Amino acid sequence: MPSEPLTRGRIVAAAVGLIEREGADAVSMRRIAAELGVGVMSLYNHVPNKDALLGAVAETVLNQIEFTDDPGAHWSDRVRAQARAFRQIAHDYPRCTMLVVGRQLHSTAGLLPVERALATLRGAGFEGADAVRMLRMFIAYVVGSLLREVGLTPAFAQARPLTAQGVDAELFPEVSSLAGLLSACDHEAEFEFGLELLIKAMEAYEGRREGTR
Amino acid sequence: MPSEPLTRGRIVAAAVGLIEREGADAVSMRRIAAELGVGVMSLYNHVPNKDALLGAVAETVLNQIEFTDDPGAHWSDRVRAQARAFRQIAHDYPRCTMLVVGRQLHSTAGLLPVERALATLRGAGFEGADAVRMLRMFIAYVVGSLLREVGLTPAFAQARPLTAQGVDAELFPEVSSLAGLLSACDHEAEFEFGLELLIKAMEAYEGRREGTR
DNA sequence: ACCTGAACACCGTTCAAGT
DNA sequence: ACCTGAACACCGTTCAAGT
Repeated sequence: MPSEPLTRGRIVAAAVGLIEREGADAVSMRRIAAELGVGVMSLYNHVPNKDALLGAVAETVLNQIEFTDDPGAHWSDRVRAQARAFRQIAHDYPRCTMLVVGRQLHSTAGLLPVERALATLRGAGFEGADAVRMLRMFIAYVVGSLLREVGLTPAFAQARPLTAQGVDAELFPEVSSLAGLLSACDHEAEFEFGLELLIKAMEAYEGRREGTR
Repeated sequence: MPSEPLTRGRIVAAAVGLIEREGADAVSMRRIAAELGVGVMSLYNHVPNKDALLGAVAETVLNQIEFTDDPGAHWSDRVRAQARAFRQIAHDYPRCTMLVVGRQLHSTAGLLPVERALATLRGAGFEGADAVRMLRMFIAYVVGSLLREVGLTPAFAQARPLTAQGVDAELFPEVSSLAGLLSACDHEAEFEFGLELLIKAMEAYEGRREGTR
């Protein structure tokens, strides 16, 4: 039985599935091949190497975002919608998130979100260098938020040794007095808090040209 | 010649050096051992496994930050100083940055920066949940900024195919009209821009209790 | 054009043996 | 306590051979 033909798409899908099931470290060409019931080397007919495969995984995940942009909405709502759409990655593909965020995408997959974001920023009165700066600031915030949510991000505010009695109250009075708040994290609420703060900061930005339509 | 004795510190230092010279992918227990002139298995007398070694690398890099906090300074200057100190990682250990940012640190290495940040935020009038939220927002921004600077971060604003003629002006009018600005990036200026915006946003935050001293 | 097994140069880690 | 080589179960990728 020939089953389905081996394609790049099937290979990438198998990789995404494997990553979500067992984590990025579990991915190997051999395991993916085994999962698809083919020899390892068959993969190389559709993908040049492992690195390119991981790139394709990142691109595929990024393409899965539903960017339903309403150009007629207020710019702040468009910003919200786009930021939330991006955050959806952390929900739908938590273990692929690091891949998406941690590698240069050389395709048009990353260009469409940028295009929409820039259009939105223009609608908010940001032109040229200001638009690019605002975009970059937003991306930094969103990327950093996703990393925290996905649990790869640092030190700070991890659950385990922060149960008040775990930290030395003499050395770290602030941390230990806020231990409860630091060890719990409502990712959506935190994300929304920063998002609103950034939007307010954009509204207050002096360089902005008002009322562009 | 017995040379120096093998220690955890020497192993970690060799790992940091190797990462900065050849990238994180080049790190292997065998290569580090070879670099130190010992057998592979000797490493395991000082480090339980590779993952723990990478954790130690992250911790070491994080400890290298010079946090010279002046509790007498205005809170906004303390915030600036701490954010810039963190960004210094990207300068001094660019290829270790992903490691620092992308893994949970279970030690006190990450606790000291948090302690200082919370003390600063208290000085700015943020207590309890507000302080934690502000801290998390700042960390997200800083982490995201470092990733961009270190070149691991996504899609957006990479140099290569963004030279105006590279992108389809019909499909991506905004991107192609801003191609020049998007392909250049003064990391320090971008970082400072967002930093000032966030500080202004903090000043404007309504939940803040004024004049705490 | 697509698939494949054998082979090569690597991995991390266990174990038993040394000092 | 510290070091070590041999061994095991893995890697990614090249190559020559098949269809």
